[in-house]
Amino acid sequence: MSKIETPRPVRGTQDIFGAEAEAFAFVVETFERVRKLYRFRRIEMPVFEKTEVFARSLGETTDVVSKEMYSFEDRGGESLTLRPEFTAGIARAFLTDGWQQHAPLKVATHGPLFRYERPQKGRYRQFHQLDAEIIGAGEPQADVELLAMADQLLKELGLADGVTLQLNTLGDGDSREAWRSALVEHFSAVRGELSEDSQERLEKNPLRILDSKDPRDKAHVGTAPMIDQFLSAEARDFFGAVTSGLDAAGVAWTRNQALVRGLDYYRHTAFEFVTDRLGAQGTVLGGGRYDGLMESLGGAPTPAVGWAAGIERLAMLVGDRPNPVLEAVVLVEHEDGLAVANTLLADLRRGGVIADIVASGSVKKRYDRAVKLGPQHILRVNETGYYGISGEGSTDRIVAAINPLPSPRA
RNA sequence: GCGAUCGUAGCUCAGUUGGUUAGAGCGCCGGUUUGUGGUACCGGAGGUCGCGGGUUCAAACCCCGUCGAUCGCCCCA
Repeated sequence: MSKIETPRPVRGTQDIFGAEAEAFAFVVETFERVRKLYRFRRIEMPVFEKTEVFARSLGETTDVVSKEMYSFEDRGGESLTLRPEFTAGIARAFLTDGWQQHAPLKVATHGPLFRYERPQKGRYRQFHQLDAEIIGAGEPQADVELLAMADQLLKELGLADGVTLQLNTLGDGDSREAWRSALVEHFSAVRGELSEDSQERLEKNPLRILDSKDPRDKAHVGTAPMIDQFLSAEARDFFGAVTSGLDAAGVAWTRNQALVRGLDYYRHTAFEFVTDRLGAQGTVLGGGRYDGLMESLGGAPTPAVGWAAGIERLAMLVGDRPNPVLEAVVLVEHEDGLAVANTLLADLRRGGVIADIVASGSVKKRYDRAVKLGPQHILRVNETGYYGISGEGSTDRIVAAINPLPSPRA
């Protein structure tokens, strides 16, 4: 008999447990609470889509599409892809499910996403995001509301300081194009002095040279043309309305003219909430306006804004969270008390008391183990039945649960 | 895809210039002190030293390869 080898977990996946899992849950619960305050409607989305949904909307040349997608053929020979982001799928649903009738539509969701990347701190192949989108709203007010929600979420997670909102505008389609060609002209002139990566970016995504970390590039970034010189009057007004709206709402922000977004569909407002506490992965929440996306999926022009936030990254900033309190432990000293203990335990839980049971090992070990669970109270049961409770603080809830009083209206 | 560092018990880690049978703490299981809030003491289980090759009388330790993890580049939340 050869030994059976235990399968290893897949690279870049995580098994989350204990205090970390509690932090993860805290992030999601806080998001759910805040999103309701802003009346974002909960949606559930498929984890996979037809490959074209992502290929067409994100841009064929982006890294995500060209080398990071988990794509496969199903048994019918159709090319499907595990979602690498939320926005494209939501845009597809907006078009195929008739959600236009609800426009302007505020939606929120969260769940796993998949990208074939080299794992490192705060980056995984299966990772999780919170997501919020406003579809069918072209006014700057939508941007303001969306950002205000992000800001409140981070504050309620206790991350008010240490995370800052960086804001930029990419202008409308024409502004962005004019800026882009000016950048290409500027960097082409000094091509030989740029890093190898940036020489390549010059072809694929010149905007990205702006936030290169290479000192050779930084020298020329300082003198590069900035978007403001190319903004149309409309684009300038739009951005002005967003910033003054944020100021009025008490959302702090800083302008970062080098901030660009990787995916093709972004226009106008672009933003990131960043921190310096997560090593290389400083962006904790990012997004922007994507007025061109619907058309790339064959729909009518539809303005929209959205953001996504990495749950793992937020959870790391939040830090480990303790297990929820344990209110009561039922300790059974003798096997003959087991039936009574089970009745007691059921009553406690039905009465809304967080309870657990310890019923094996020597009596000494049982007490040791019960104490180690850190309960507020211990209910003692021996062979003759329940005979006592110990612990500090009020026992009202426990007593009410195990001695249910008849309802006055019954 | 590229680079750096690291792989010893379930976990965190020792292990000397290569030298007997690879250790500790925690955890787990059992026991002792006449059975009631974390004590103390005793005992036990648990290791292909990531895997494969090489050097050597001798390898956890040196060399090569490989797999994995971590961190960084790229990219991104």
